[in-house]
Amino acid sequence: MAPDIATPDTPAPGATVGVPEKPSIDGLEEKWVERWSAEDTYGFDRAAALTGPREQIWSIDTPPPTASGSLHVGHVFSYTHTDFVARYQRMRGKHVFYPMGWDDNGLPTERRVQNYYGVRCDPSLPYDPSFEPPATPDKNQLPISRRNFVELCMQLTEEDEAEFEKLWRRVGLSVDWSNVYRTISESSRATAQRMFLQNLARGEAYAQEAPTLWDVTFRTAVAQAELEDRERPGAYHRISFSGPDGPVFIETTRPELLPACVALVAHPDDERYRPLFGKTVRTPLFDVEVPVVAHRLAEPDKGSGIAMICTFGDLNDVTWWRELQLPTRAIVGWDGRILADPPPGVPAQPYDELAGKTVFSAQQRIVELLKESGDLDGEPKPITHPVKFFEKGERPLEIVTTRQWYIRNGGRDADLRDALVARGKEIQWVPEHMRHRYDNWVEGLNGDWLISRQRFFGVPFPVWYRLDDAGEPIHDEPILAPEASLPVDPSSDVPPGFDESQRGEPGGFIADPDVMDTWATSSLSPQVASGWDTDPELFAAVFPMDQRPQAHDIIRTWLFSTVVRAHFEHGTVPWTHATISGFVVDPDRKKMSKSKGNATTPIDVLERYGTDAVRWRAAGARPGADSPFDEAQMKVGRRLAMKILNVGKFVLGLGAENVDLASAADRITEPIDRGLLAALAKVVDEATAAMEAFNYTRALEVAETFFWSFCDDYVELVKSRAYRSDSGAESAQATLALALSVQLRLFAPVLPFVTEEVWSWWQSGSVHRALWPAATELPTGGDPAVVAVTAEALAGVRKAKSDAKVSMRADVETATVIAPEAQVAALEAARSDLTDAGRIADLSVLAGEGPLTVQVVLAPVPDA
RNA sequence: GGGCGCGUAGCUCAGCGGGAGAGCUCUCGCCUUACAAGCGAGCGGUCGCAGGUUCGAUCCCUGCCGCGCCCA
Repeated sequence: MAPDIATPDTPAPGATVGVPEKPSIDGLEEKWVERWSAEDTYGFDRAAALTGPREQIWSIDTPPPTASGSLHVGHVFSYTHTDFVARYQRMRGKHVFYPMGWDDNGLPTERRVQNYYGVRCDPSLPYDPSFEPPATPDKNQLPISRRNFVELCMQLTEEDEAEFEKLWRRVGLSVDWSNVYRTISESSRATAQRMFLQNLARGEAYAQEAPTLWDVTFRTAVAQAELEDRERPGAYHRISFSGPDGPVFIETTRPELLPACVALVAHPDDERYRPLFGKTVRTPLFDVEVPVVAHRLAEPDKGSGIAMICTFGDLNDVTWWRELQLPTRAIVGWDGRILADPPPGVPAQPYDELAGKTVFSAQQRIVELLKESGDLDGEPKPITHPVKFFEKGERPLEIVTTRQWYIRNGGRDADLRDALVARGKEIQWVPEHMRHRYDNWVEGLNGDWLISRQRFFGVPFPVWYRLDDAGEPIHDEPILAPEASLPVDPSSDVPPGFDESQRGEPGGFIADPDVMDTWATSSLSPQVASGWDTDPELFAAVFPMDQRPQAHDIIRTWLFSTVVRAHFEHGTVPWTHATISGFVVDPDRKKMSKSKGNATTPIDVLERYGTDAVRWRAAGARPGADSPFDEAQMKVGRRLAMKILNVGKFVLGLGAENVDLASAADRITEPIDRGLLAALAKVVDEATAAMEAFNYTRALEVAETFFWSFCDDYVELVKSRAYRSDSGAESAQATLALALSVQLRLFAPVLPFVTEEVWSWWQSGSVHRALWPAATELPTGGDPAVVAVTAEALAGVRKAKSDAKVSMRADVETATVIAPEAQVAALEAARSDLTDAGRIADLSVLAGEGPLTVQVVLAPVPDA
């Protein structure tokens, strides 16, 4: 019978491969990774899933890692967290749709290709079909065409992906490796372009010439989501403008923008400047006349309370420019240098002293000029202030006016914003409080989502522009790629009705030069993974997906953008649950990252402690909580894994191996045995409830607590009975078999390797395809107190031996247990197990006041 | 400055209205025929501080202090 996820293998005794003499953790990963692959243990049964009810599917929108990046222990933890859920859901009998993707768009890959091959992209070069990268990269990067560059990106990422896949398999992720996507594949690019065209057709995407935050190093536009504020040193320069009734002093950190000044602004309630509103002043050095205006965003207690508005020094300038309808006087170019020509109305002198300079040197020169002219009042006052940076950049952002594509995200539209906030409420957040990150972000947006990037390796906009007779692009009438032709690369493909010779010629056409932001493509991971564009049947079955696992730092980017896209295209949320994992932090509580140099390489740790041990440690990090990396903890996980192997071997050797699990319950007669299973039933219920709430930490904890007392107390108590061959032995053996079966399954999601190993010794099929345990598998009516109280009495005997510093094997002449009346019967019920385990010759059990106590008289030690 | 989370044993963390807990570390023992990569026993905390609610507060409320993350 082919394994069917809906009816997992039932335990079948006799299918044993035998219990090894000396079980070992070493080599388990290799063995089981290979076996799971060969047997397709984690395959998604598409046919069965499509015919079954939606509730029988669990679909996961796995984060696609950047394969050209590097993985550290933090990644291993968070992907493992997802795997816990996937394995649990699979054992619940669901068809688990668990693909893996690789997100190789954008900057990280471009940089890696540049360094790895020693090349750089020059889009003006023609494609060279015979190009081979240099054998050893030269310091001087070899310029190559965009298409050659992209080919190298594809080639290198493929190698990187293979490495990543190997690691993920080693980590034990139960991914369906036949279902892998790349965000740069033909079909992903087609999906992204088709979706973009849909957004465009519905008016959800648009192009606009607008002030844009711009990174001069990378020469690309930057979206709000990619910004970060950094505290930077600066200085207030107090500069005098000439007003109608004498000088007006402003304080600015960017005096070099003086030629870009279009107005002065103060708060409408500011008495000091009220008389100036509506009048004009003249700029120093350039003598340009600018109005004095009032606006609520001007801060009276900042500097002198009146500020100059420039094109554009910061985002406030943009707001003032827009709301007060001021002219533009742009002076900073895309390269971060002062433009060659002054803006209209600004005199060439002394502007040409600044032309071509970086903003830094321009500032130095302006300050000199202001000093010479006497318009600088005093020395600049050093301050530190927040400056906007691209999160990956090293130079402050400039604001330049460029033509860019945008997708609406509610930043300029209250109705859309409300709709997206409402979508957030449809998502179940784990942990719950992470939803605030989403709400805060959406409610704080102040513009639409800028998706154009001036990069090479990414999904191009499927758009061309006609050129007029003067060779200028006609932006108002973009030529869209026909749907059937997707994906297209407009820089090498030709729009319908044109031929290649017309590219760049007057009356011909030109390609949109940009590619999509990485989030604009990765925001479609649910659609790509679920086959929106390629497999509508599958898509209908698995979308909206059940789970989006991700880290909390990209709620504003990846999570939000995915919600936006699904909202527009499908009118739904993309998934019903967002499981947010925390970070692994170093001992100083700093987030682990390669750039900080505090990252731990996963493979070393996996080899040192074994995968199960590392997974065990990952399970100790609760959903959403940051967790310090601590190798000492790994040892504990390794010990647990070892213990499972050993106790498995022992229990099976006691006779549990030959127990028929289906009828085992009937043979369990001893009260302590029934009590054990009653306690286990409670553990199963608790662990199940915890897993349902995505609390794998709690589920593991209850299973583990039970397991250690099972090993240390219960097994010790019953082992001598189990060695016999009577009905008492049968009862113990049946109990051991049931308890082992249930516990292996409880541990299976966290410790897939050792549980599978032990399972294979006596069961057929994979434990990972077995059903998650249910309390109903276990006999009812047992009293857990029998085990607990008997174990307590045994502990008392052990303490006496420990205090006397004798071996646990030492004989006890008499032991007197005084216990509350209610516990006496429980102790009597387990009397022979207790006397055997404690090696007690004469046991008295008496009812008494207070908690249980044990008085022990050790047997005299015979002389050796 | 705003939002969110967190301050409990040396470390990592549970508990969240009536007994202060686990694992690791540490100490002392034990070669016990599953496991010495083991087992047993033990030491260790005025639950951040100050108020309040309550018969009763680690737990609820308020305010501080400290740490972290996100956003301005």
